[in-house]
Amino acid sequence: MSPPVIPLERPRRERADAVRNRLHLLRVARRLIAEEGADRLTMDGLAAAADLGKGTVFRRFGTRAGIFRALLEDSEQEFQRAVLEGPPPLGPGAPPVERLAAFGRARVEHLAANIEVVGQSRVDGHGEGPLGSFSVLHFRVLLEGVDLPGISLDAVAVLLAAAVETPLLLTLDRHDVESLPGSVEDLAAAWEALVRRMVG
Amino acid sequence: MSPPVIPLERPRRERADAVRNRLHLLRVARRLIAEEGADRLTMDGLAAAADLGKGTVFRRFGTRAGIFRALLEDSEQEFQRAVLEGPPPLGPGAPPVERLAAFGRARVEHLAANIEVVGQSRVDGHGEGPLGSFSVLHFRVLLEGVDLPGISLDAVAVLLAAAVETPLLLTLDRHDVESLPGSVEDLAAAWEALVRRMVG
DNA sequence: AGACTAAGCGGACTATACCCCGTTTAGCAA
DNA sequence: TTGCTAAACGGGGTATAGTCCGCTTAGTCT
Repeated sequence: MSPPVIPLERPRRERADAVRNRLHLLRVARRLIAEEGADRLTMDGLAAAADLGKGTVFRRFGTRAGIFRALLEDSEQEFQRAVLEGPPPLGPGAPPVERLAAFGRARVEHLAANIEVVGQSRVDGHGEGPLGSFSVLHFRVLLEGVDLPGISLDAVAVLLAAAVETPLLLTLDRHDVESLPGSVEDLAAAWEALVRRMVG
Repeated sequence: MSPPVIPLERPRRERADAVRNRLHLLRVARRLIAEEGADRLTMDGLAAAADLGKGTVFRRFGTRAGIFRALLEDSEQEFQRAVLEGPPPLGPGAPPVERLAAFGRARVEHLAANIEVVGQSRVDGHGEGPLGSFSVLHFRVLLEGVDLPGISLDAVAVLLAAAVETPLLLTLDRHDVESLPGSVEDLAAAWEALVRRMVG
């Protein structure tokens, strides 16, 4: 039998040493952040602390913000799973309005829990890359089930995503980290109220 | 008569050469941005093109983003004047809901008109410094005249400001500058509809 | 006008993100 | 085991934001 014409494109899984280094770097990064604060993390410093070359660090994460995105990945996936297949009202099953309301609170709390890393993860590009686009997508889908005649659902989805993803960072500039808890609760409540008025 | 106890603190106006240089730098910056794009503007490049030392550039603007903020200042003041003392519904005189609606459209259009510079003006700190805090303040004031029982007006103001200030930058990551006009109109319409449903 | 001083200025210096490319090595096949 | 190749690695190199500090000068006071 002849070999397959298309060689099956085996993605040739991540090399063992690469995996090891990636995990090691993330572990060291977490430690450095805990010790010094996220804004103090430098690429040179991370490489040195991990006993690896700077080139390796960049190969792994591409950019400084990439490190923070990688650090968020775990909790982000957990969050997305809760939204996509967790129990209602955050997960599927509840009516759209309820899911919108629940999503806002959950998202704000989730962002607040990682606020330092979240901030650094969006420093290079102005926007936020992958982060937040999940919110847009999710809103877009939920809005299908809501009656908003004559309005672009895409536009509404972006608007809502911006309202959920950025206020925490805006308030951080103004106040400090200590005052976050109050802000989180207020924001969550405001979001919920507005969504209900808006859609209800 | 004895001299005043407090020497009247004359702010000792900006020196003539400083004024000259500031205007010159802004003029050169505008030219460079037009020629090369805002993201290509470097401090060294600006200093060289203006035939001034780098130190001078930094003394004038403090940070790279400061240059872009200075470039926005004119149009920003004009915008704020239109809101604070222009004709209704953007200016005072109209009912709060109308002013909210008008503000959103005006703000989005204003941001779109300067989108490249706006983007660069918020690159250093994560938030946006002074930009946008005007929106928060304005919303805060307008909301006094709206019935939203049991919700923190501060939180709502921040939420709305985020919804107005950031979507354009989010969509910029996703699409390109060409598609802005459509986004602007959609966003403005979405904003208006949502505000009316929210408050009405 | 002449002197005094605060403000402005310039450019060398530092810190740090990100690039390049020659060298090493993991993973596979004969 | 041995050889082969693509991937990973290292660390010196570059670009650019931002700092420092000694020199110069505008504006003011007498």
